[in-house]
Amino acid sequence: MILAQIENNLNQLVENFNKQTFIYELLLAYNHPKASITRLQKGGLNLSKIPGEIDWKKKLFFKEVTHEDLHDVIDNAVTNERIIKHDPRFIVVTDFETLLAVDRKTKDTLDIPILEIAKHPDFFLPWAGIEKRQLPTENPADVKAAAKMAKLYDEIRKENPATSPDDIHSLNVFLSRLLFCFFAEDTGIFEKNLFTNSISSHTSQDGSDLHTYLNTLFEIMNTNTSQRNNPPAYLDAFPFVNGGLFRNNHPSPKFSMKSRQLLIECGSLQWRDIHPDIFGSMIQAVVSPEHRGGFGMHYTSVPNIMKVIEPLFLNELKEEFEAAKFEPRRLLKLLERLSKIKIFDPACGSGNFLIIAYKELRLLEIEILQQLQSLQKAATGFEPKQLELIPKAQLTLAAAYQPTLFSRIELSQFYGIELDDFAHEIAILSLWLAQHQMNVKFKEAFNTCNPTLPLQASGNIIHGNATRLNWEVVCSKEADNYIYILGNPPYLGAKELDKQQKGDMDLVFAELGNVKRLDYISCWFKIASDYIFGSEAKYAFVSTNSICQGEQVPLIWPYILLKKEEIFFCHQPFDWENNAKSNAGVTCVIVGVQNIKKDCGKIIYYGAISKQVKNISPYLIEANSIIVHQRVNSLSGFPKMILGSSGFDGGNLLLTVNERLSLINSNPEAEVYIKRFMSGNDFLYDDIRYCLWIDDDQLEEALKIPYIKVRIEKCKEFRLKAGRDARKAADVPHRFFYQTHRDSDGIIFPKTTSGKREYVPTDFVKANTIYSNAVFLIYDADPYIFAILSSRMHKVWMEVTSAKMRSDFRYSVNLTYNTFPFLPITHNQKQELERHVFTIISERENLSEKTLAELYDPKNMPISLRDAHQELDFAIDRCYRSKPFTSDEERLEYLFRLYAQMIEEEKQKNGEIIFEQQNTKKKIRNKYA
DNA sequence: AATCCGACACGGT
DNA sequence: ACCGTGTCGGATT
Repeated sequence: MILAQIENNLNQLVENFNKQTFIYELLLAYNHPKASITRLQKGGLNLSKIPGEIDWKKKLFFKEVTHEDLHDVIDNAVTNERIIKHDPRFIVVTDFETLLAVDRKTKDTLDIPILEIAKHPDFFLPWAGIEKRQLPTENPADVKAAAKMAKLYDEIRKENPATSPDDIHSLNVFLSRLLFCFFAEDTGIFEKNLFTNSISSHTSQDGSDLHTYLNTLFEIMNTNTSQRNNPPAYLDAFPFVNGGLFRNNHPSPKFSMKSRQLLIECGSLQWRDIHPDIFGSMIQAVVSPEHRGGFGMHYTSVPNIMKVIEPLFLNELKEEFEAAKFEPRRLLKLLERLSKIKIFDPACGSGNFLIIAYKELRLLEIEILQQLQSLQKAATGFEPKQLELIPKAQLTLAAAYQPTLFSRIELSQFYGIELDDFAHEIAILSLWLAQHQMNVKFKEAFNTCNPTLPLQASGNIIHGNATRLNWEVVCSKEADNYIYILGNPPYLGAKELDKQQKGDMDLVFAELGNVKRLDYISCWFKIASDYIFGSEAKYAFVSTNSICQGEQVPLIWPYILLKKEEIFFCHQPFDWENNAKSNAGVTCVIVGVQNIKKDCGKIIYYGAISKQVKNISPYLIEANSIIVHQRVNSLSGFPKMILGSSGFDGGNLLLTVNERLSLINSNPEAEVYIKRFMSGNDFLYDDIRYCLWIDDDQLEEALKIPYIKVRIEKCKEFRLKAGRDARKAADVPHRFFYQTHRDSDGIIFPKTTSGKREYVPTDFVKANTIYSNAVFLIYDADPYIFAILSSRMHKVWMEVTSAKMRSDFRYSVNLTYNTFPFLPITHNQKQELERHVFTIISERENLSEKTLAELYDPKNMPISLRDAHQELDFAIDRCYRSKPFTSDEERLEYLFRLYAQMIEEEKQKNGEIIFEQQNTKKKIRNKYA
């Protein structure tokens, strides 16, 4: 899809060819941000001072050549140190007749007349974030077909500006009919090229009569051959298709000469090679131009789909097949079972999950039938072919298990809900295409198969909002069904929902009270849990990991667990990945839920490795399903941890080193209004920044300094335009909005930390320094608190209870610090911990030339420092029990048990009331009770 | 491709 | 009125 778009851009570039802007247009064609190109054009990003050259770091070295030989110039450039100093990906030279280019990474070269650039759209693809080697994983047939369809669609839209939802729906249906015809004439459903040939020979070249022709044709395909009203032979050659595809009257759009030509070109593509699962996602981007850029960003890759369907149902069926391999009765029973399976994707998009599931089931069915045949052959001594010729009475008992050779798996066993009308049409169509492809496979195996035409009912794909529809109406639960719900519903953080989606959540969670901090996807978990309640049905979704971490866990999981449901498999967090241009920056999990089954092994997948466990906690770890609730004070009596100060100032109250210097140079009296400012970054990397820190009673004096006055005014301006809270502080623009600063000793702890460090770098506060809201502070704390925060024990707890961002942790006071279970310790123990803290501090001081980030670099942590931390860990572990812990899993298990015990004791001691107050989610808790 | 955090909206107390 | 949490993120190297 990107290719099509780029090809388009390049064609435009060639049509309006302009030497001055050529190189910028070229960069723009590959979706470089406009702003960057404008800067480049103005010289901002250009590192070369020589006219006619562009040197854009990492991206491009470009040279206009007038008199020299192009090949000499480029050969020279490739090894010229000045030119490759900034590691440009491409070197391009041109005299505006010929264009030469080198891809410095792949060593590919390009040597073409410059006006033919549009024929080589793939050469510069790495600019668009696509490595060429990735292309083969995108099936070329899919890419080409989608690209051509995009062009056709654009042409059609030019002639037929659709406005009403009905028009758009008609166009959606029309496209799906076209796709079917292209596919049909290329895969033996129709005679070879029947559709395209008939259009090219029976419609006029200017396209004027094409729409009426198509209307007639579609009506023919909707009419049983016996009921046709003597149409001309060239129309009668088209079979009766049925299945609903041509049932409703949707007038075809009008065509031009160009669009007719494009349509015929589309027909000549290799439709038989397309993958309905992936193609669907690609074609979906055709009709939503806003999605073309980031095409397919959110479609689920086949490996990820397999990660869902295998543990959800496929592995179990395959195991049964293995176990039943020599028992015909059992095999027949398994076949029967396949026909009772229902697969339901309540966010099906263009149907990827359903198609993959369908194909896998059909393949398994073929295997079972083949096995039955070979059993027969073994029992009777006859080949399956010969068997048909022998009277039944003569057959042995085993041979009587002759399975009838047709597929028992119907598309009507596949259910879906999709919000997008076009995607839903494509899902229906793609299922038919997949069915035909599987019928062909079936025929290869048995030389017979179900007929593809007339089409049978397709999947039950409903166009609608899954959060509002009654799933039991969409996919009814019958006693002998095996129902599997799956999919990859949309992830939308609680703050990114639009009005409609907020309304969806209010409705879905009406009975649970306020759960507005849940991700949108939790709607699917909640409804699915209601759906499978008390039945054999199971569900598994690809989800954002956030619903198994941090504050969302106590919001959604108690509801599911109280329904006596359990997680029976999960995939631990992995990065979202598909072939799209830029993968969504999100970390996913896969969670499978069923009603509690005794003695059923649960499986945790860590990438390719899996582990059988007794229980999977909502945090997706091997542990009891204890849920940690937020609390506003420390369970273990630690001093209060608070967030640093935050400006809401648009950066206007902050100063760089140079800004401070020039301010003090011009106004030495300004120094009293300036303090060091530290965010997490500054504290880890020793970066130095400053901020304006002006008390109310200093304001009048401070405003006399023009620079400060300007900064404060800018801050006010910013706040007036900003959000709800910032606006409130617009009248005090000299102040940080949240001021938590205190002039006293304390401990600082970063809010975001790399998940890769063995220990979280903790430090003591520095005097006269303002800490930003990127760090937490504990003022007036005993040094042993430092010991606890630096410990492995605490890190293990953080890994589970805090939220994650990508692979890093976002520390949380209420979820992690306040819930951390730690037993009271003696004065001596405190002293011992403090000794370890001072060892760590002195080890750091011995290496004071290094930043904290360097000291705690997991690969290069100094041995003396690591030893000091290990000694501390031993001491902390001994505060819990005398027997040493051997692994983090053991630590975690211990912590969970201790947490539950301490919560219980606290409840006993303080009585229900205080517990209620501490339980920040009391409303919800009451609902659960 | 890996790394690591800024800024702020918005719900909750 | 105050405070904490998280971001199908974003910039930088």
